[in-house]
Amino acid sequence: MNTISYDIRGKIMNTYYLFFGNLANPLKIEIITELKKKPLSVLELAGKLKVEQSKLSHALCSLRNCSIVQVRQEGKKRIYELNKETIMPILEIIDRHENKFCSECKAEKSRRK
Amino acid sequence: MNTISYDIRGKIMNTYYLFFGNLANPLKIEIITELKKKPLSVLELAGKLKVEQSKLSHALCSLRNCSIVQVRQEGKKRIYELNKETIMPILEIIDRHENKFCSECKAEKSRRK
DNA sequence: ATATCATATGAAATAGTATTCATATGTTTA
DNA sequence: TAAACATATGAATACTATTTCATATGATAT
Repeated sequence: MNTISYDIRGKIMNTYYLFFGNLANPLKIEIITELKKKPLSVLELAGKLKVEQSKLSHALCSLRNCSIVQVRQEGKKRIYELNKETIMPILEIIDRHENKFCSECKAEKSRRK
Repeated sequence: MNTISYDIRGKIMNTYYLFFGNLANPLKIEIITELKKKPLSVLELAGKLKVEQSKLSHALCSLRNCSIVQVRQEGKKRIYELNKETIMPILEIIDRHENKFCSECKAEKSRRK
């Protein structure tokens, strides 16, 4: 069930790996942070994050493939919305983890800035 | 707070990114799966997963840096233990996510290039 | 139907991360 | 303290994922 397996082309199939792998990217974290506030179109996101449109499209595509975001058409825009049900509790767990287990790392961080 | 920042050497500092990035690796998923059952030494893990020792040491080192595992010395062995408090609920959320949102993706995945 | 706006896609270039291998460090036992 | 065992580390290489850029597709308004 949670073992590593491979598809016919040798690609890894494990859900956890695909899920974490999808989120292990700074731009995607920024997208999620933005979409936590409210749903946005691609160009609206591009404006807020100051990144190129096609870069966003690629990132949104993989987030969509994992159902981390969903999209709806609105005129000629495509509005991306965060699947909060999954993401929010995970981010909260990570916040608690950081506070509980990484307090020194955080001190380390602020001392360095 | 949850924005992307960089340390003095240009390394990204965001917690979520570091956390997900650390887990976005098949070997680390296998390590976690093994350590869910019980704590193990490096060589015990190497035996179970059939991977080389130094490969494991590298992987365990980064898991330790994120407090996803902790280690204790026992004779000449170092016993690695999973920090279940953080990981277990996250994996459960991902399981639910997969069941609820990715029933089609599973088919999709195998079709992917 | 065409022009325009909005987004997606493919492929090559690039950046980021893991693996490998040789070797170093640490711990116990004889 | 030397030998054996267990693990860690650094650096080069191999891999994989992202970025970029040119272009394609889809939607709407005229």
